[in-house]
Amino acid sequence: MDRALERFRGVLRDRSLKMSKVRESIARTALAYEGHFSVDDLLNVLHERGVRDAHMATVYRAVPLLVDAGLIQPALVSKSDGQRYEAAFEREHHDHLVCTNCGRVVEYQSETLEALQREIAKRYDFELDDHVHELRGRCKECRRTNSGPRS
Amino acid sequence: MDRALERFRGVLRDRSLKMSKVRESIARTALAYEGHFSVDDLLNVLHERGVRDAHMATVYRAVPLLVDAGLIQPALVSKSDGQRYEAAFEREHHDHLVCTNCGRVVEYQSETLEALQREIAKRYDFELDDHVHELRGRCKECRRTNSGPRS
DNA sequence: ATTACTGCAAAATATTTGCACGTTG
DNA sequence: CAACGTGCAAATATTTTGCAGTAAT
Repeated sequence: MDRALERFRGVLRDRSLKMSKVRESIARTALAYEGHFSVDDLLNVLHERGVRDAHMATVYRAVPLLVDAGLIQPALVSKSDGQRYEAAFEREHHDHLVCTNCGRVVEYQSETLEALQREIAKRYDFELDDHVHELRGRCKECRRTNSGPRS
Repeated sequence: MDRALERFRGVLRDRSLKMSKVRESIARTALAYEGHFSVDDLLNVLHERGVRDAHMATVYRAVPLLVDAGLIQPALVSKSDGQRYEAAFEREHHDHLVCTNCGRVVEYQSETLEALQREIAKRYDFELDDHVHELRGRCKECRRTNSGPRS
C-alpha cells in the first residue's frame, strides 16, 4: 500500500500534480477494493468511509491517474454498463473467465497464452504493450442447475 | 448475402417477428459494410443509400437481432466511445491487433490460441461459448516514424 | 384483422467539462 | 501566492423506452 502510494506520488510529481487528501482517499480505497468495481462502487465506499462529498467528477478525474500509475487496471470488458476496474499494483497479471449465467468471475494465468500473444504480435511486427482477454461461458454449477440468470 | 438474409428471416420467424423493409435494409447494409462500424456509421450509410428516415432507434433495435442471427458481431473492445460491430456471416473467426498510435487494425487467426482457450475453460470446468481477445501495441510504421496519434 | 414495426421525442445511463472557490506545494 | 484540485451543475454521448400511427403476415 505504501509503495503504491509512493508510486502514485511519483506519477503526480512527474506531471506537476498534487497529492490532495481526496486523491489519497480514492487511491487507498481503490487499492483495498476486493474484486471489480465501477466508479460508482468506489464512490459508495468512499462515502461509507466518511469521505463525505467525495464527488463523482473527482473520482472520474482520478481514475486515469491511478491507471497510469499502475495501481488499478480496467477489467471485465463484456459488460454493457460502465467500465469496471480492479486493483493491480504488484499483483500478478491475470485474465478473466466469466460465467454468462451467474456472473461469477474466475481469474486465470497462462504463460503459454502470454507467449503466444507475443508471438502473434511479432508476426505482424507490432510492439505489444497491452491485451484484453476474456473467456465467456457457463460454469459447472450453472450447467448443473440449469438456472436462469441471476437478477 | 441471400443465405444470410435467409438466416435472419429464420431468427425472426422463431420469435414471431417480421421482416420489414427497413429491417432488411439494415441487414443488407451491415453485411456489406467493410470493416468496423458504429450504429451511427451504419445509419449514415443507410441515409446515403436513400433509406431516408431510417431512425437511430430502429437500428438500435435491429442490432441485437443481427447479432443473434450471426450476421454481425461486436468488435474492437478497447474504444472508449460506443460499441463497434463487423459483418460476421460465414466469415472465419478472427481476433484483432490494434495499433494504439494510428488505429490500424490487423485481423489474425490462431488455432493454437483457440485450442488454448478451450483448455483454460476446461481447466475451470466452464463450457466456453465466447471470447474477447484484442492485442494492443504500436505497428512497425508508427515505431519507425515515431509519429503522434492520428487525429 | 391482428400483431408487430417505425419515427419521434423524452428518458436513462455514463462520462466530461466550465466555473468559482478551496487546498497544496 | 501561484497553480492545481474540488464540488457542483450543466453539457455530452450513447443507448433505451413509451406512444401513436403504419406496415407486415
